[in-house]
Amino acid sequence: MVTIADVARHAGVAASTVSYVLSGKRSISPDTRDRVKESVRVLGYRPNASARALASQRSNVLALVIPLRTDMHVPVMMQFATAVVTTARRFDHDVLLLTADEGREGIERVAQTSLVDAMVVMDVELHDERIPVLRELSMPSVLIGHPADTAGLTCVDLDFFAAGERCVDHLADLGHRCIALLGTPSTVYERQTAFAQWTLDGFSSAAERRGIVGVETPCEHTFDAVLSTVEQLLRDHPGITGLVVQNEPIIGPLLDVLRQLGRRVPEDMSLMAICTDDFAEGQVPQLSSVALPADAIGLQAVEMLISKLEGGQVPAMTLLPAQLTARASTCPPPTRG
Amino acid sequence: MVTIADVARHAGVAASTVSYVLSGKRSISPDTRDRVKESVRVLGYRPNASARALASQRSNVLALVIPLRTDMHVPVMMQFATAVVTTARRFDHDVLLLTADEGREGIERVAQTSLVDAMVVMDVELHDERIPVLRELSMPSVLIGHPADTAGLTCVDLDFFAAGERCVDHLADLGHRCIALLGTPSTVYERQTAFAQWTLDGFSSAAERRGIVGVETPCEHTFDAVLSTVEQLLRDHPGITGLVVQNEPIIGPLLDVLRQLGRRVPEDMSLMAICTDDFAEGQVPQLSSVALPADAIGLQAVEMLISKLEGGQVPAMTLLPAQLTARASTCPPPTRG
DNA sequence: TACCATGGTCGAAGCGCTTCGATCTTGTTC
DNA sequence: GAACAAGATCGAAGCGCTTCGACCATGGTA
Repeated sequence: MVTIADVARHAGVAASTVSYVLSGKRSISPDTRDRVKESVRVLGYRPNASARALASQRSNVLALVIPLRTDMHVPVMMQFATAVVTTARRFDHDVLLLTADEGREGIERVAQTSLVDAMVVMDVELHDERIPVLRELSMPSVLIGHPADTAGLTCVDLDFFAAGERCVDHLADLGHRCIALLGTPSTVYERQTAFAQWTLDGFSSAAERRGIVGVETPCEHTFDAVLSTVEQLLRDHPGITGLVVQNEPIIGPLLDVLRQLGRRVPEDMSLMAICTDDFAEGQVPQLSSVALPADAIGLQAVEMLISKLEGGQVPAMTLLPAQLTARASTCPPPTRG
Repeated sequence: MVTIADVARHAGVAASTVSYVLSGKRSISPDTRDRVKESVRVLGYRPNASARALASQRSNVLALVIPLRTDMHVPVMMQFATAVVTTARRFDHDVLLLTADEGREGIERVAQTSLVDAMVVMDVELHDERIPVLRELSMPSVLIGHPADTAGLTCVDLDFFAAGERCVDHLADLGHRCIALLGTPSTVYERQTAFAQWTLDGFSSAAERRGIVGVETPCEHTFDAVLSTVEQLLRDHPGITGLVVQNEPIIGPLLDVLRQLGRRVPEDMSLMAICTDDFAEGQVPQLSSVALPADAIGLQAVEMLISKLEGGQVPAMTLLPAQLTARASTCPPPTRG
């Protein structure tokens, strides 16, 4: 292993000079700078991460606390994770993976041992047990999602409330008078997962504002569950002509169910989704949707974290706007026969 | 921040004694041990990770190199990742997330800066450019998957060759004489992704051994692609009565396609999958499958890595057996009318 | 009784880097 | 031409831990 002392010797300068060349924190004559850089290249020098972290009090590692629950949609999680890692690398940081089931203890551990400099926390609940920990930690953190009380926190999220509203508005604009929100599994609501709640609230609020009937029901991910949920829904509210879905995993089964029930999309039943554009465009028919910009959210979260690390001020709450794209899964409701 | 010196002072001992109490590397009198532990508890001491790593030459961090390609099945990747993280924690290690698109450079970086002690590499290709790097690195690594030449490496994988064979055998045992392997997207083959190749080889080999017709075709993930692939297949080989699928994402579309073509599963068409048991059981009908034991593979990989770190000898190649479970998607072929 | 293991503890020397203050050149300014 | 500012470089002091060798009591042995 080649150390900074080796480089210094090779270039005929002091170790501190090498350090300053590498960090740029003091001015160095072009002459010396070139000589040092050449030595670094020739020797293949790489600064030791631990030594650097110990001396500078910065590990250049971010923690990513990621949920590994089966009721969350994995590909979307993965998109968040990818965006976080990619952006972190742009700022010369690495990412330590922390599973949510380590909970408070995991967060405290990596923070108190100075393993990481800051953390991104995903899958936040309205009243999340980890939030008091984050508040006390005196280590910068950014939440993806937003809890009920955001005081003292930094949150980045899609504006799910507006997303819920947009879906209703689009259907109402098309002339639908009775629509339903096919929600997440009930366990997700019971945990008071933030995004699910906000969507629900936006949906209800917009339905009331538009004076139309908006029915809400949780829904599990399996084909059978979707089938029975939809059947129940149509039995209770035969006039439903539009559905809103806020999580990707049930969309596949839902399309199958509607086909099986003989309801064409969109002629007999309009369908709005809140999902990634990729996903919406991959379905048959292509889905009218409010985009879930996972990349943008992950990127934003890391940029804010870096900014906080550098002492910058960032807004407590950043809501990305809900953007609706009308595709092939929505149209005016069938005229009553 | 409370340091080991603070603890030492509080307990009235030398810092080295505290260290030995914590590591157990030298015997300490019960009396002192208790006093030190009490001080640790009272002061809430946590050893600084960087300092520890610098002094001991061990960061207690593993790198996980994970593919983030869109043609790989994400939930399965995630299961591997979860298993790796969970197992790593059992051995008191953390996991650094490295995306495969950082490639050789990423691996070299984390290795040469001593950011990590060892690494798990996923999504290995038959002739992977990262393998020479791993060989030279003098840092322990374990591959999930296996390349063509495993010399000097440690690999853990499902025995995909046997998995391909088992699928054929099961269908042949039921009386099928003409079957097809609906493969991965062609990009996966072009990359020579190992698992896809091995499955293919096992499939062909068993078909020949059993004296039945075994057709192979790549297949993209979209509904349209599956539809046209299956139509083409049935046009070229009308006698096909059994399908084998080796990647989860096309199973949903495939079931839809078969329904749309009026082929019942399993009465008109038997279907074998290589996928996780969870997934197989969640489909309608439940799928006969060879299990893809993601948890077991991830666990095995980390255990071997830890063993290597401790100087242990581990087998170069660990193939987990292919276990077939017959469920509702296979039955004898329809009798020719 | 003198001697030597043995267990228990300490002090000091690093691990490889960053950073602070000091020193030594230069070039400017009056 | 003396005084001074600014630029370039160095040396040393840490960062918080592990680990090595040394030391000091013991108690058992001859």
